[in-house]
Amino acid sequence: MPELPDVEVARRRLDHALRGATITRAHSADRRILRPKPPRALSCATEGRTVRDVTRRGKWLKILLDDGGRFFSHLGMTGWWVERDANAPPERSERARIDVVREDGRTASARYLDARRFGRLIVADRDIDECSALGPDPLADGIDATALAATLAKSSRPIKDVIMDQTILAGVGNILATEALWHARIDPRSRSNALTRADVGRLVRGLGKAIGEELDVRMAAGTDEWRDIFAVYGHAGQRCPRCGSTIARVVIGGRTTAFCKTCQVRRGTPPKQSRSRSNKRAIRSRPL
DNA sequence: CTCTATGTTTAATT
DNA sequence: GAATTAAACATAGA
Repeated sequence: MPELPDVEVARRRLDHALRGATITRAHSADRRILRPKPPRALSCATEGRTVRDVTRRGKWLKILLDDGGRFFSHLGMTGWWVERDANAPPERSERARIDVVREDGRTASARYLDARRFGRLIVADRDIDECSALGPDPLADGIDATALAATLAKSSRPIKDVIMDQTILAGVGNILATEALWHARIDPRSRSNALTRADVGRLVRGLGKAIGEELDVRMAAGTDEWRDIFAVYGHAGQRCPRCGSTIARVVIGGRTTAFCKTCQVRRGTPPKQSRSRSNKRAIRSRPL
């Protein structure tokens, strides 16, 4: 459940479980998720160290250790952290665990769950490029509307595509982008460089609203259960909660996108449809 | 069986 | 060469 608000919830949970505590055991044998590959990479770099703090940038989590070492966690599509008793049995899809002992002697255990295994756990002795190359984080850094307007003016790609670019805004995923654009009354197919300065202002507020609402719900819920609190995401075919029109569905940048054609205005000229739908290409041959 | 999925990277096509 | 698209990754649920 990984977009900025979800990752922030995971950060708070990990910070609560690990900060100030000493790692007694860390383990992951998943060679797809763990980097570097050796199964002992995680334990060697972390056992015996104390956790300084847990920070977040976009969708990346960083656990900083007292010796300067660190490990990064990206939740991918289905990654999640839970806190359990040290002696609790493994959860379903548990891919890693970090056991700690606090100064008062109490123990705790953070478990990493990830059904699809698109997530990553990266052990390093310095910051990694994946995390350093990120753009400003809307929650941690805030969004400078003027700076964002200047950035958006440089691209003619669909606006939804651009705000999901992690080097432009860190942490905005398919849900946030979809919801924010609905709040801002902007058609997600609009060309980035065709937005007006007022559009950008509404977009910034829309992002803040989408992030804030999602974070509030997650924090208040006190549960990890999935809850549909969205205005349009996943609601294609249903009615727009603002104007009552039917929510449309398109694909932008390979991602399903829901929006209201009536109250979300389209900026810029639609791309000239390339005429070649004819070649259906039915390659079914199995390479033997 | 078919289709879809909160993300990112890489190969293929235009 | 830049821009756009599809595929790939691995798994669960409708």
